[in-house]
Amino acid sequence: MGRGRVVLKRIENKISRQVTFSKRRGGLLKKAHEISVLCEADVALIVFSTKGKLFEYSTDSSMERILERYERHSYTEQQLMATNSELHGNWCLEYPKLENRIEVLQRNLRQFTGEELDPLSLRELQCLEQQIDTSLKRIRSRKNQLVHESLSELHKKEKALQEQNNILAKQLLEKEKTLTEPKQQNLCQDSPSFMPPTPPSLPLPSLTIGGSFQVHKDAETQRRPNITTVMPPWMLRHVNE
Amino acid sequence: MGRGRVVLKRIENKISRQVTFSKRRGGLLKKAHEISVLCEADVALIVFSTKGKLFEYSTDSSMERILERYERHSYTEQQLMATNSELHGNWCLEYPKLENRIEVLQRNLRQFTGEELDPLSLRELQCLEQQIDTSLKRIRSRKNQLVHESLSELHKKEKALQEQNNILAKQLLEKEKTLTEPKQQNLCQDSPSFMPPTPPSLPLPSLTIGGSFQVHKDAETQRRPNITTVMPPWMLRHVNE
DNA sequence: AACTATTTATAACT
DNA sequence: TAGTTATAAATAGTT
Repeated sequence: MGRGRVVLKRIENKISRQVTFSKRRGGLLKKAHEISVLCEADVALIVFSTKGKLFEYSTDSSMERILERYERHSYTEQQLMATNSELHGNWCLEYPKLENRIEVLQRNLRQFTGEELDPLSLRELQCLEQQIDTSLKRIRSRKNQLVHESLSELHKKEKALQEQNNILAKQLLEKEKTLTEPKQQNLCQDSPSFMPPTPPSLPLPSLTIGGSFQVHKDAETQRRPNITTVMPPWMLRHVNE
Repeated sequence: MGRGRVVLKRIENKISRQVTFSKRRGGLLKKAHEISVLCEADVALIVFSTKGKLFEYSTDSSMERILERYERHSYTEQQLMATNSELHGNWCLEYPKLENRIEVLQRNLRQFTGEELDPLSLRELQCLEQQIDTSLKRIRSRKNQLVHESLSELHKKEKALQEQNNILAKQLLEKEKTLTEPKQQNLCQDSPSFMPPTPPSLPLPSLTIGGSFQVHKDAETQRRPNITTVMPPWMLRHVNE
């Protein structure tokens, strides 16, 4: 927007570069402010001139707040930075950065636990709320998944035990039959030949229904007929979403 | 640059606000890049949409570097460096501790955002859920508080304005009466004696209802046709060291 | 997402 | 550095 087309390349002439910088800088700051107001955006703009002079704009003049918000958003990337710096070797230079980082993380964490809400604006609170709501959904969904897994696990075990029961019942029946008509060697009822299907204990699945999860151990002692009752009550909450 | 003049005020229509945001965001990022290339400037631009989505630009894609440079400029990091180096000669011993601490904090944070749930047991999930539920309650409570505060603020303003209205109405009435029966000094209708209740502007509360939020104070009083003149003077100032 | 009438930004010039 | 002007660029309203 000017008398000539702009080529996106460093302006070689030092004077015009400086003039252009001054003009465009104003335009840029203005536009940053405009989008911030018009669209309710949170904007942070930092400009260093070639000579190292600093110019800045930030919504509500709260640069620190926005930069923190930025850090919060990209903390995963900074994790990489952290490991990189380890390779770099110059620990001592990095130390203050780490301290600062811890500070930021702790603040974030405190906000996530709702402990330091006062400095936040309504808009930020809303954002945080949404974020946490999402977390809650994820957690419940994961819980749900675990519960369903354990349920199907339990069903499987139940089935196995049922089969085992059937077999045992059948054996018992046979045994009784043998007892009522004691023609043959009734001295050796316990002989191995009767038992092959059920070697007394080892190959059976654990009798602890649901024991593979942290379901309370007293589940074992449960006598209730319904398998559902084996679930501690808290597991059943929020199973829907 | 468009079919209508732009008023520097939040765009109320949600759709147009979103569209405008999208368009202007592109323009802003482009201009940031241009000044960076044309004038060899170091630029960092961070934009959060209303919904909390992040957009960013930084010269050479080195946001961290520029933010650090910024901190150096403004936050007197050098001071911290100096005092720290004196107090703790044994930085290097402490370094791994800090790293570990960061690791823990990050894991916590990730769990709070529901990102790393798989290694957690059902009971741990349960615990986390409860914690987050509490956070959510706190946040909503705080939000409520803020909203209530701003509401009562608005009510106060409304009341003040109403009173003002009443006074003005009364004055108007009196004036009309005076005009309809012009027996006496009708030459001096504008004499000071008519005005005392409403010293023209100062003692009135700002006419900006809702001003307690980030509504820009200059937006309302601005009568100029051109948005260029809306630029608050502080934007044009550069920050010296 | 494209179009276009306008406004706005700014390159060149003073 | 500040103002002016011609022109390029951005974009508001519209389709």
